[in-house]
Amino acid sequence: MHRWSKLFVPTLREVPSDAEVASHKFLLRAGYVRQLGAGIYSYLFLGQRSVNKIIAIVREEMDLIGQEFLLPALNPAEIWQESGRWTGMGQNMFRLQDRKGAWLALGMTHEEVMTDIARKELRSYKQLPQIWYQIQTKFRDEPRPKSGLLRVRQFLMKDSYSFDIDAAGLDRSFDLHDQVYRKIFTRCGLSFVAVEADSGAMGGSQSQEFMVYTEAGEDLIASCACCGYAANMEKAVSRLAPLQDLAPTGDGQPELVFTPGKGAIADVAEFFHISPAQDVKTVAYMVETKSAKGESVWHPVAAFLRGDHFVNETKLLGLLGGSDLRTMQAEELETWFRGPAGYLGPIGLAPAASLLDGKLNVIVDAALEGRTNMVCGANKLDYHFRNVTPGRDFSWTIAADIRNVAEGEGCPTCGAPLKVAKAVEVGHIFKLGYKYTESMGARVLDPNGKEVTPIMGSYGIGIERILTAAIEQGNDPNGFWLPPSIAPFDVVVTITNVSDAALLAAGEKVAADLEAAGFDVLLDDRNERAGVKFKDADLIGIPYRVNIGKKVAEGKVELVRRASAASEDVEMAGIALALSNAALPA
RNA sequence: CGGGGCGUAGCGCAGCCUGGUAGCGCAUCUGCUUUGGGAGCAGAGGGCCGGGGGUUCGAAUCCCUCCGCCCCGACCA
Repeated sequence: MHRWSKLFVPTLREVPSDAEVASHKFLLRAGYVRQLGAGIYSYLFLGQRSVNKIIAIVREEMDLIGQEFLLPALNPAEIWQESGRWTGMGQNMFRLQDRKGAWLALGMTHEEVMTDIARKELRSYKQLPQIWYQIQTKFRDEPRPKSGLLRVRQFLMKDSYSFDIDAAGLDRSFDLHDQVYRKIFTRCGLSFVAVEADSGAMGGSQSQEFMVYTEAGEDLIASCACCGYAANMEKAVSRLAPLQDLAPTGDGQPELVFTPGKGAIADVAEFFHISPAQDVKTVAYMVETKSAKGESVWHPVAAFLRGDHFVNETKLLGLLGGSDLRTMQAEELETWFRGPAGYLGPIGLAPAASLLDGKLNVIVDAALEGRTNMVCGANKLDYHFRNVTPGRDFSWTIAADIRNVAEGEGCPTCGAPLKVAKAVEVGHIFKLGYKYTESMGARVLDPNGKEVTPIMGSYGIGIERILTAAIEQGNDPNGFWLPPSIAPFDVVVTITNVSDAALLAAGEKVAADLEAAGFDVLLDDRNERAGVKFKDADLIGIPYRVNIGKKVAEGKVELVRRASAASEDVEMAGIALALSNAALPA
């Protein structure tokens, strides 16, 4: 039992001015955390208790499928150079030099360290599969730490890594993690959704994120309430409603039309009395790729899509294998289009025969295929073409899905309207493949005595994000409530007036009974007015409260649920049973 | 890295434009009263006004510069 009068729980009445999102405000106000620098936080008593409960759940579940390691945060540059990520990770990795001038990095993830162990120790297929995990601090020099505790520079992560003899084994390891993650997030009381995701800079194939819906999230998720389809916007696809193409005019061939000052999609649509969907949008990029030596090369890219659609730059980069992109400058537009922004179009371009062969990469969004009689820019100031039919009037290097899915479009599996909402990522599992084992030279002998490269998977959980996501899911203007499984205490016993000896004694008794029944109990024995204690109790996230008040004279106390504010009077002697009945099984 | 904002007591802020030696609310400490939704009265403590430089008789205030933090964007296993 912890007595509040002896604890350091610095609650704040006023909202710190730096805090924007709910979880940030309340973590500060409830005395869970304090900020040390941008994206750097200290966890105080309550915060640390909650984090410890989360870790305990994660550890308990992970131990069913893997083995916990403790790995160094300080990594010699060499292993990162071997994997190619010393340069590949760019500025996001904290780097430092030791007294001899040797370069080191603070680990932002541990593929390299795990693979180093694997290559030195694993010799035979008989040793596989292996699942190794760690729960440790990771460092990332984020371009912009933000949203309070949601994007920080130092954070706790559970990371696991699987080594298998073949792809079928990797499938099993991946599925094991999928199942365990669902149990972990469920036990932590989160309402989450598993989505298809882009595998990003980590490399690899199948990738799945575990997302919690919240307005504070940085990711957009497209989901279908009907069949359960859900995907990150970077990966989401949709079915489009059939469109009526325009009827051709004149001889049906592209016709140059004077469109003075109509450089924007909306203006063009209005000018021709068409919907933006009948227009071809042109977006011109310079896309960077990196050579093996880390040198960057920039490639011109012309992307065409429906006027009412938007480019998804992640999809575009993935298609080209690019590392970065920016839109073209005016001089570059002149070079590749011979036309100005606002009037760019696909007709007359010389598309590269294959991607990145030095010529203009012309990429057409899949939604343009099969369309006829569209409108597009003429690569000439104040002129557009009409009667433009993709394939007949212009060609391309490649057609692919490069657009953003929009709310209301059809689910790709069942056709029902998709919903698009913000979410925060709490976990990510994906199949790495051979990227690290190959580059770092991990080899084992297979049953035939042949040397083979093990295949890897990588699986992360953001420990503190579970806490922040839970707060985002359960808060009101007075504070928040955590699921009992991850709350710092199950229940706070509030003695409304400690100068009343009878109430004080009753509070001690109730707290002792609850503790004996296995609950984590916080006894609010502070010499404060009842109102102050109620406000604090509502603020700090504890799911249940027992009020020790006037009804003690009748042998009764009051049990209050934080989330609903519902309260009931219960016999003092039966409080432990009453709370057991109220609390959901952990 | 681009754009914007902020930095004055533990927290929230005013003062700055128009220079004259720092103030309000909450919190803290002491005493008395109070005790079911952030109490009342009386008293007290607490500030290199983010750092450095400059202008001036005089700088929180004007100028230069550096640092830090927040927001938008870029970015982001």
